[in-house]
Amino acid sequence: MVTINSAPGRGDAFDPECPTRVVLDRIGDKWTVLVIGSLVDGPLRFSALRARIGGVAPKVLTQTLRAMERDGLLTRTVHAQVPPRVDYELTPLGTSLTGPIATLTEWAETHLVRILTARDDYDTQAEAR
Amino acid sequence: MVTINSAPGRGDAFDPECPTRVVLDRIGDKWTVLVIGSLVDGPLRFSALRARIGGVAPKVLTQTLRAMERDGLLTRTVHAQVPPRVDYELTPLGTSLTGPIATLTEWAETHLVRILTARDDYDTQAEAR
DNA sequence: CAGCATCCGTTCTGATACTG
DNA sequence: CAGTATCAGAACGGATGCTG
Repeated sequence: MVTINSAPGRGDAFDPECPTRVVLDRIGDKWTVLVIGSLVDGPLRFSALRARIGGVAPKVLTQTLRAMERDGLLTRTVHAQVPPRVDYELTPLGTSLTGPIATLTEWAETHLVRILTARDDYDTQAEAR
Repeated sequence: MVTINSAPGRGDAFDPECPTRVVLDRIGDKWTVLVIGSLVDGPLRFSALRARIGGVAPKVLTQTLRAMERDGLLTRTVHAQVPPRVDYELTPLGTSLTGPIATLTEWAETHLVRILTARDDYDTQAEAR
């Protein structure tokens, strides 16, 4: 049994098992969303992922992939070959995350201009002082 | 004019103006979602917010609030009184963010158990080695 | 009351170089 | 090919003390 949301309606950012925190910690990460986006069309191997995303240090990519694997978002398949070949593929769970992400992206695209404008106003305001 | 999503379907995590990144950077922050959650029922003053959230250093809370104000998510109203009194209130923009957050929270609550189970499996697996 | 200044330990990040 | 090892720099988080 797992206790969910001990403080209903509020959430507890300290609780490492707070559902929202768990998810936010993962997709708040720069690389995770890019990995998901890169894998929606099908499995990819390490170097392909690396090339597709661009600018990722191998270490960081590995970290990201391991974290996602641990959370059951993707599978890591090692083929016993020389040279080695490792495929990464989204699990159904990982794929299902694309939904909420899309919602967020939509909101983001719709409201970005407002945010950017607000920033601009704020900054010129501050500048004036 | 603002260019949106220069690399359609993929997103560019490096572009500081990528809509998804802007939003993710904000709500990926531990405190932002708590602030939003605390303000949905109406405006609150600094100390009330602080008490409601619990465990926030004033500096960090200020940072969060400033960032949110800058993005137009909330307003900061200073009342000319002694002692000073400052009210924080969600803007319509800020309120509209509760939608996507709710979507995410729902997903999170639905799938948390799976994630936690996956972690457990992964960890015991690693432990066995 | 609201918050700024300061400081410090920790974490994160990425670059670079090397290996099974 | 698919990582691991190492390391320096930056960013962050938080505690403390002080002020308009």
